[in-house]
Amino acid sequence: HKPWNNSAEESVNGLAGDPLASQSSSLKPPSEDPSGGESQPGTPLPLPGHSGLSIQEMVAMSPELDTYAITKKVKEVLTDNNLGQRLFGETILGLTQGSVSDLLARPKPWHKLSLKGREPFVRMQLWLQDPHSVEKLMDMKRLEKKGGQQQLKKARVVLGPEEKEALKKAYQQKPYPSPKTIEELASQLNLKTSTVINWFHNYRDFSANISDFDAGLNLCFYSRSRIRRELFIEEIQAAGGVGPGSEGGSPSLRGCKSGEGDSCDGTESEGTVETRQGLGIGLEDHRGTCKDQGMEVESEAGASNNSPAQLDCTTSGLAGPGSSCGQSGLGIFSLTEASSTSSASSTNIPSSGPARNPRDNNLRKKKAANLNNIIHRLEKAASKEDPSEWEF
DNA sequence: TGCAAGTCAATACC
DNA sequence: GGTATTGACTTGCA
Repeated sequence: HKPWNNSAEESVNGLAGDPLASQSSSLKPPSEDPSGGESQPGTPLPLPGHSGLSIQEMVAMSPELDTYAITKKVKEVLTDNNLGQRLFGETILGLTQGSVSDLLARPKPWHKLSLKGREPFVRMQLWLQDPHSVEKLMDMKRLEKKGGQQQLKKARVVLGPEEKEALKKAYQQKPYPSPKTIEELASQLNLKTSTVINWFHNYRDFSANISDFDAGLNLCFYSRSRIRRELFIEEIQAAGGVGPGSEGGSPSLRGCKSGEGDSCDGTESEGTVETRQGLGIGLEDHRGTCKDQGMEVESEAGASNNSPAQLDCTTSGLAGPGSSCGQSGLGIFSLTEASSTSSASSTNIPSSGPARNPRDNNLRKKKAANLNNIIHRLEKAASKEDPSEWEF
């Protein structure tokens, strides 16, 4: 029942040669929603007023979109109109609340998205272009009835800090553990092997060979794509662009601030490494520890705000009106309002989000120290092959 | 078959 | 009650 499965039946019109360019006529009224008025993830409303092209075709033909500008605008509209992510996700995108939250908070750059991954952004863009988008969602909200019975819930495994640390340590040593290693880990941590496997899948972003990278990076962790996305956003923020910082703090900081040591991704993809270099965040100067990508990068990134032009816009996907780099797609998906605020920097945070007050700074320092401590122990442990010798 | 990307959905958090 | 996080799962591809 994936949204993408039936979305091919949705049609669009007047897009030949200029995909997504036409202003949509309107979404169908809620009463015409095939789902019967109660949208579910997987049954997004039909695309507004286009016929002849499936959503996949539209996505394939779409020029590059400024995913960050789109999500920023969507967040604004939802907030301004008191519309929730769940309603928006289920009605417009065919996604669940959590997915919407993730997309809105950590949009990946267009060029890093697969066709499937681009689809929600195309839907968002079309929704933004619909002059009646808000009122229709409001109607949906009014019509929405409380759902039926709660399904039997499956217990969720919640890994403890020690387990996470041990897994990260194991990952650092062996991103692709053998079944035997997985079993050993599962046994030692008292977890199911499937949990360990899933954790590695989730944490792993790519099978990087650390020797392929700057030697200075090889003490840092690999990460899954969602962590890498956070770094991308932080880079935007650091570059002085319209970053998530403008709405209350970097998600990646959230990851590292949590003291869990997430987001410690030293083996970034080529693009991000370029970006970091472009930002003047000296990799060699911060080699070997995750602190440079957690707490401390923030201040350094902030210090780099003065040179946003150095940012590789093609890599970051930040290019747009007002940026120093051109972007092909924005002529069609113009969101100049959002992009024009690119002067926002990490120091320009609205009061709605976690402010960078002295108290926060102290907290950060405290957590940075804690993180360094963890790193120290991990580095120490890294020299020991036998997991039983790991010290946590 | 293994991996990466994308998403779901339980639950923590505010 | 809405949003963020994250373990689990699905899908598509090489």
